[in-house]
Amino acid sequence: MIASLSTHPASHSAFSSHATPLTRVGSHEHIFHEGAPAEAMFMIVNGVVVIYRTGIDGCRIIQDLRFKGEYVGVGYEENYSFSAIAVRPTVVRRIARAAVERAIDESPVTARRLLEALTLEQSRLSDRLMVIGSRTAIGRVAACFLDISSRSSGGAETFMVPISRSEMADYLGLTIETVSRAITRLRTLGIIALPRSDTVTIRDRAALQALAQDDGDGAARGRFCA
Amino acid sequence: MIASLSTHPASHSAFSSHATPLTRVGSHEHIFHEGAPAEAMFMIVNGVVVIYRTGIDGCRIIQDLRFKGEYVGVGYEENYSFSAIAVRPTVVRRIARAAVERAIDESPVTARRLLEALTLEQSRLSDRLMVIGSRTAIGRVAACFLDISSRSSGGAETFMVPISRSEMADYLGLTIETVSRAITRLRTLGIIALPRSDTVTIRDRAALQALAQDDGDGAARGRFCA
DNA sequence: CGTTAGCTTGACAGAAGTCAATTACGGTGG
DNA sequence: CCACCGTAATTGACTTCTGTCAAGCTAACG
Repeated sequence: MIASLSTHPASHSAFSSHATPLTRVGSHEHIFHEGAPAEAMFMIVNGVVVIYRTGIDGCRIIQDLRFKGEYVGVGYEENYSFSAIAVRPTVVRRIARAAVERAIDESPVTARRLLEALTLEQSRLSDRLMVIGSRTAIGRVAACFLDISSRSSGGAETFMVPISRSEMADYLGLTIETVSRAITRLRTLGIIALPRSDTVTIRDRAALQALAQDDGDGAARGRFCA
Repeated sequence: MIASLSTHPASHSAFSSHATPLTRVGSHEHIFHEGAPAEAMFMIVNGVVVIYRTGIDGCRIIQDLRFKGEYVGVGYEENYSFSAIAVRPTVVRRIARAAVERAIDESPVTARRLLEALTLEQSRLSDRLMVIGSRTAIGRVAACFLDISSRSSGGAETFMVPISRSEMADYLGLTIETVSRAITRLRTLGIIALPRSDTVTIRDRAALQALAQDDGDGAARGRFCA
């Protein structure tokens, strides 16, 4: 299962290791650009990558964050439909498109793994659609912190936020100011603490989850809900 | 290419026709439910299908609409991660999971088609993320009408809207009232006309596109944009 | 002809964007 | 080591948008 691929970096066994060179990517250096020929997919050995698209008007929306052990660019298309950029010093394993094609021809196992990986990505996108479509600012920020905590540090209570406020805004469909205010509110409510502006400590995980899922009071916008 | 699959219903050649029975689905009858074993995928021969998820709190978000010639349930997972419901009398061709598995084993062509189909779906989801994350109500409604026009009637200026206001609301992350007001505004601006409440005529496609893409003025929320 | 469900409209309140000013922080150079 | 600068983050005042509640309208159907 490729689901395990995303959590167990070691299991990229389908590709011979010497054919998948490691590449070092500096902070805020692109791995690939939207529209460029999709010549490879990548596995993150270390670091954090942001996947984003740019609208006609220059809008930017961050589709997803990717952490150690996760894949980037798994799609099956001529050209990348999004850009990928490292947001801190990152090492990726490059898996050439040609190698993927070969592996698909050789064995249906690879194809199934890729299908599973894509399905997983789709389900993550769909989660984000729910968060952005139905939660208020504070709920979106709560969901974001929970996500980062579980994906980047295995659910640790204190973790580093690898993206700036501006990137959080693009990720959550909010403005910088609204993100900042939501964070302040979480802090004054005692739900989180901020040892540094890029480090969060969860003090009340239940409350954070309630906000992210709208069990509680003010985290959802009434639309959608029964 | 499965991209062509979605526009040319005939090219489901990978599956023998007698193994893919036609099924009639009544309006507001489910094709499958979220969480149920994913035993088949479906191709829409005729009609319209809505794909949606239900949140813990009973929230509903409509992930996508699917029209004639498009696929439903292409994912690769044990259980469906969303529900599919016909929103008008619909005929689907059922392709059993077992048949898909067999086809994958027999030929990498099927796997590639599925990968392309999933990638296409992902790209559509990503479009919706941009619309919901960065457009105001009127922009979302504009984008929705353009989408329905092109997908359900090949870009015709007059077309039927197959979903209720309430479903539009769930689709766009808005309330019924806001959807209604946005439609009224589009009408009073002379951009669309409504011969009936479920039928739209585009009178100024350029303006509609401007609103949907935010070339213009008020369609985008400032967030995201440079 | 009345009933009902869906749609529209209005008045209001709350949430989030905008503009602007201030503060905190990190890096540079003296 | 410290002062200075520029960027990022926060905070405040205000406006706009959208959700909420409530009432009225329309149209299909019995």
